[in-house]
Amino acid sequence: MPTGRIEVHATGLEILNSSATPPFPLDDEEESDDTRLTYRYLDLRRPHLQNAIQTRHKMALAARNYLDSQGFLEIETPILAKSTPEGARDYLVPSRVHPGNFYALPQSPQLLKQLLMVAGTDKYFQICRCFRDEDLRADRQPEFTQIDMEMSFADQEDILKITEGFVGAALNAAGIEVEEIFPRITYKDAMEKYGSDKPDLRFDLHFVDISDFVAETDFNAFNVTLANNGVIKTVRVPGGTSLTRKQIDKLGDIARSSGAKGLLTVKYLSENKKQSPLTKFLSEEQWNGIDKATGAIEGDILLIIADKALIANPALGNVRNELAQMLNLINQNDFSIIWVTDFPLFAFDENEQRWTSEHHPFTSPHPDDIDLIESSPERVRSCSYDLVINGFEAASGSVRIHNSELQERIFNLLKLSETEINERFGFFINALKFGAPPHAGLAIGLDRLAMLALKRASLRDVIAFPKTQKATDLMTEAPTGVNENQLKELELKIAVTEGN
RNA sequence: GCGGGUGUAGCUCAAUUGGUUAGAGCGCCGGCCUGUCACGCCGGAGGUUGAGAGUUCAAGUCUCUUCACUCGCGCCA
Repeated sequence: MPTGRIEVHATGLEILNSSATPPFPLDDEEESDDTRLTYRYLDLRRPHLQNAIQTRHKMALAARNYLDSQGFLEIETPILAKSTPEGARDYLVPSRVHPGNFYALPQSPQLLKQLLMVAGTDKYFQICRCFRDEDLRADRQPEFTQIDMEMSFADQEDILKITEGFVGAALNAAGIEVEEIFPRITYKDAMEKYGSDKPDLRFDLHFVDISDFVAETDFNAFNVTLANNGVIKTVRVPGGTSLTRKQIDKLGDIARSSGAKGLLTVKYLSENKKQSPLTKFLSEEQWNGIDKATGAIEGDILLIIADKALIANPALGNVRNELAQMLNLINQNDFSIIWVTDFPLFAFDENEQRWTSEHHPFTSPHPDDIDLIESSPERVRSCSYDLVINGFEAASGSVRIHNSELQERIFNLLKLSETEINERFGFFINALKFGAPPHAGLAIGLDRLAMLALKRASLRDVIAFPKTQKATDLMTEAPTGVNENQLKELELKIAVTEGN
């Protein structure tokens, strides 16, 4: 007992089992990750992980109970599913009965839950495992758990409301209080003000467009940028003159590695003294405009990027995030939860030279933008929404297309051939023809939600048996080779040499 | 696929400019002590310095290759 105030007088002692010497002490947390993962069952005994696993359970239970109370039905969908090679790489499972054919593990139950809507299920949810064979990050595991939900005859508002309900319930279960209604920001505003579609609003540092104030200067970079329809964006860093040369250089490196040509600085040394490469190019009037628009005062620094908006905003966004680290702007007790809405429907893939879906190809275009699909795809907004927590994308959803003609228009723009469409999604298009109701939904990453609620730095802390960055399991040593007989039954041959 | 960090005893770490037999704490083993509660005392075992190659009279230390863990970029509809 931690207090040491209770003394136990034993009357007998029976040893049920004895333990080998543990490879590491269990009363601290100092070991390297590989040791801990190899003996995960010992690591899991420690309070740090015990708490996380318990909290995760409570969060999932609260969400499940909430959705149940709202009339949602939990329905399981197959794990052995069909490969639809758009999007993330699939994990494949060979079929013994149909040699040479493969199941795919689901990246999400997207199509099946939509088919449940066609099937007359009004309200569906599932706490389900999803699989994506992509490279890992601290916040990305190859298999992860979603709280997946879908509602028929629902619009965006219905989904946001239900989500605020069950996410709120889950967070409350983890001891986190959030507003009943989460603040919203459009994708456009998020990009223009914070340079990210998942801005961390635990700190401010928003951008100001100063293009108008520097339209007429002799500064070549500005003129070239503006002539090419670019923008001059700045972020004011209060007290930023305390940044060291080294720190400012690092911010410049981040801007450049994000595609910007450089990062201009203006130091507000005193009331009438600025230090900047720009001082000799700008008039007093122009400076006054900038001072007023940014609100910069003595001790501040302005960081400026001139480029196309598509480059300037995200680059400055990366600078913004680094600034938060450098200046320690984030209060770890804060919890920022926001909706980001109105994502663009399409993004242009420069490599493949074609339009791709920003969210997924079943996302409904904004009703006002449907006429723009073929003429100006870049201007089409979607009925989609992300839930962003502390700068992480926690959930993502959309209103779906429930009309097979509209769905085919989208596929056409994505340059999917008739044959491809039929092979991959034929069953789905067909289903939409049988009176599919309007429907909408969302999926939230339970692992990430738990990680954020528990303020852990890695998903590994909220998953009982996580994988390493190379997607291996150090405890079981998966993945491993299989024996000849297994391959033979599947009529598979290994083409690569051992060790790869 | 690419860039950064780490890798020395079971665990956490140290080892000056390349220089004697690679050390310490904890743990482990043996003994002593027996009102302990991070017990204490005495003694002991334990290392291919992740692996391989190279430079050198001499490599934990320098160079190259490679592996593992990790953070990020690409990737993640």
